[in-house]
Amino acid sequence: MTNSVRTRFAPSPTGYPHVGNIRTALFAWLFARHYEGSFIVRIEDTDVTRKVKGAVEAILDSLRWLGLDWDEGPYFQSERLEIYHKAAKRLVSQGDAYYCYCSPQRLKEMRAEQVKHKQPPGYDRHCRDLSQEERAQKEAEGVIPVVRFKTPLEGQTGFNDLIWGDVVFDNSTIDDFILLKSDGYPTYHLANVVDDHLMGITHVLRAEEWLSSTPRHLLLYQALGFKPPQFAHLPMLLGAGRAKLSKRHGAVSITEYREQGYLPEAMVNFLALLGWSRDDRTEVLSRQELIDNFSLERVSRTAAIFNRDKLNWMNGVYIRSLALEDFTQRALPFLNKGLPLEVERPLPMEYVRQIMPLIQERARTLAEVPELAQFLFVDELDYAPSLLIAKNMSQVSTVKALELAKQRLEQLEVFDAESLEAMLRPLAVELGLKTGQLFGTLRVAVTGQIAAPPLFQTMAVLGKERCLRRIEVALAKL
RNA sequence: GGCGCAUUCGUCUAGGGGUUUAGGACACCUCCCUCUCAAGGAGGAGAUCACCGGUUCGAAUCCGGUAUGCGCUACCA
Repeated sequence: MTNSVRTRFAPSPTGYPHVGNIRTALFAWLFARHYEGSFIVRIEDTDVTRKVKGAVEAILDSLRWLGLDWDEGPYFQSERLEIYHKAAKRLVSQGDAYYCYCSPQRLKEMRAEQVKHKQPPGYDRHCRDLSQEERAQKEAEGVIPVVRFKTPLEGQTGFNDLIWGDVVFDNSTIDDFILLKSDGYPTYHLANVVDDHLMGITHVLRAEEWLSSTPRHLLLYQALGFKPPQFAHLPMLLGAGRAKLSKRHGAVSITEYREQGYLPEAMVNFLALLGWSRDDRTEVLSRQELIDNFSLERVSRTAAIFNRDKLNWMNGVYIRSLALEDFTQRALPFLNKGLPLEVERPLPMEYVRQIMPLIQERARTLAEVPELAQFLFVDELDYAPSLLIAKNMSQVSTVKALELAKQRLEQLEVFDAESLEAMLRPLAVELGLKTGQLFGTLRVAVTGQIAAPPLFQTMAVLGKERCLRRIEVALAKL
């Protein structure tokens, strides 16, 4: 089917996958899936100097983690050099490109001069009209040339961006950009255009920063005789203060979010809402709902700031919506990693399953699970004795309450939440205490914390023995 | 410097000439629920829609200018 939509994600492996890039991938993927088209991954590894080891795997891993499955690829541009060479050569022989022998040194000086005279920096087209002889001489000198595009000096190049509408540029503002570098690698412009054509890409969804380069690409498509795809430039992603998203705004690499315990579902949902909206009220959308509803018409044109708070909230929503067993399985690696070393491994799964319902409602990220659950695993609780004494209580009344509670607890046969509640509520009355006072004291004794999951359930999962022992320890502290 | 683009509550956004006293969400505050926390429920505060001018009976919505921000202006992508 020749009309079917084909989009691509074409990252450059110069670092770990940035959330901004991944958001771009997400949109391209959603667009392809919405139209039941194909999503292609292409690695644009044409900058040898900036290539980072392991980046490709990290990028692919991230896509897999988020469930952004691809239908073709990954293709590697570094393996397609001949194709670009052929294209460049063809452009030269057609008269649409030329060899440039200018040294980096000369270019640098030229630019400095231009800036000094407040002129727009750009190549001065020194080699554009070199004669046969001049070229032969440079070749003889052993100068390895680059190939530059012979940009039309006049006229305009415009296009209709699916998101930004009509955009027009004067060709005179575009210089003779490089197509093929002297190391034999193509620049983005050449490789991208050639590959998008060869791979049958129908819609190019890419970051906004490419908007100004699009006329060059269009000019290239024209010179090459290729039909250009449709373009859709996505708004950028920024950090707090509208600054470029960077480390100081928290994680920028998607892999870090994974390590910090964010769910891929939440991440996808959250990222989708950065620059796109379904309507004026829907915040939580499943993967399928995202696919069903996605459209470029609803993509915004303004840069979005990555809002951690909202991500945290959304992640909590997704965590709470998980089936218990699912949550347990996902939390387990975090528990194993985050619980103190003294806690014996492997963790007792029967016990883990019992405590998970208490934790699931309270965790916003999986990384919070160990700290929320720690008191349920460790043998010794570390807390200030003063915490045991509740509001309007004294040491004496606290000791009395704890002792009586201990006594009654020892007699309790069935140690479940209902029985505990049935026993402890009247006990508060008996002691002349408010439930908050008694329960608060017990909570600290049993959990070492003033904030914890509901007391009766907590005590039930801890079990009679452990509770009694902890109360004894508390009494000893007083 | 040149070219391009953008500008609605702190943030993400809805809005596409009158139905808007500009709606929702996060965060924040209050109250309710309640053994604490979390979750949930009900409220509150928060945007003269960057500014100026124009078009129009009527503009956040259309047009122009200004300001600010961002992007591109590399043998980086």
